[in-house]
Amino acid sequence: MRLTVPFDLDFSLCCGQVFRWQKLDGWWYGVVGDKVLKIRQCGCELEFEGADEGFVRYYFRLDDDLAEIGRCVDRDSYIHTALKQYAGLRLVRQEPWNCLVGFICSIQKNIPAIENMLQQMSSLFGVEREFDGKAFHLFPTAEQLALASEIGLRKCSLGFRAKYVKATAQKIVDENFDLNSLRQLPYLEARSKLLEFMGVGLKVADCVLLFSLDKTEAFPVDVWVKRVILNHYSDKLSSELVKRLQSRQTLTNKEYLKIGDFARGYFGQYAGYAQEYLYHYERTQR
DNA sequence: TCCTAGCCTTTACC
DNA sequence: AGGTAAAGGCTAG
Repeated sequence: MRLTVPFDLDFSLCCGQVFRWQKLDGWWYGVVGDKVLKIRQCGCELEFEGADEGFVRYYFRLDDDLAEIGRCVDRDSYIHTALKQYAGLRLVRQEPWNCLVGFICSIQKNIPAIENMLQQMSSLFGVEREFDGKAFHLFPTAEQLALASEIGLRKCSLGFRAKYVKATAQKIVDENFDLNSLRQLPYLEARSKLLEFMGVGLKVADCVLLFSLDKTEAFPVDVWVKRVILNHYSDKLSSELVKRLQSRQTLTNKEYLKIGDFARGYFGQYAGYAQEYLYHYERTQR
C-alpha cells in the first residue's frame, strides 16, 4: 500500500498509546480485536498481512488530516519542536474494551509493567491464535474477564487493579454495555458514562476517549504532561494553580479539570493530539 | 457538596 | 540492597 499522507509507524507505535505491539525482525506484530497482524514501513510503502487496507486505514487513522491538525495545535515554539521531531506520529484508533482495561492497568504503573499485565491476561484468559508460525493470544473479552476470579487476575500482576478490572468486566456484561456507542455522545457525556466504571477516574477516562473513541479534545494529564505544563506552560495558568501543582504530587479532580480546560482553550479541538506529541517529546528528552 | 490524606500492589530502574 | 517513581482511583472523615 502506497502512502499518500504523512505517517510514521514507529513513532505511532512507540509513543506509549498502545501496549500490545512488538517488533520482531523488522516487522511490528500486534493483536487488534480478533485479528493478528504484522506491518512494516519503508518510506512511503506500508506492507502488512492479517488485515485489509480499509482496516489499516481505520486503525492508524490515516484519514486524519495531520497537516491541518498540526496547524491547529502549533501555538508556540515548544510544541512546534515536538511536532517537528515526531512528524508523522498519529493517534491509533484502539478497540475500546482493550483500551479501557489497558488504562485501568496503567494506574501507578510504567509502560513495561502495563505491557506485562496485558500479556499475562491475554495468555491466561484469551483465545490462542497462530499467525506467521508464532502463537498469539487475543485480548480476553469482557465475558471472559467477568468469569475470571480476582485471584486469577492478581496472578497477572494486577495487584489492587484486579478488583477494578473484574468489576468493569462484570458491569459490561450485566448491562450489555456497548462501549462503541459512546462514540456517538459528546465528549462530556461520554466521559461521565466512563466514570461510572470502577477504577476509572478522569485520567483513565480521557485516555479511553482519546485513544479509542475519537474524542480528540480529551487531554489526559499524567505525571509527564504535568511536567510539561509546569516547565513550559506555567505562565499561561494562574500562579495559584501553579503553586499547587508544584507542591503536591497528585492532582485533585478540580486541578485536573482546570488543566484540561486550559488545554482545550489553548490547543483547540485537537488538544489530544497536542498531548500525545508533548507527552512523547517530554519522555524522550533525557 | 467538596476536599484531603491515606491506602492500595507490583515492577522497573537507579 | 534498598529506595523511588510509575500514563491514579477509592474511601473515610
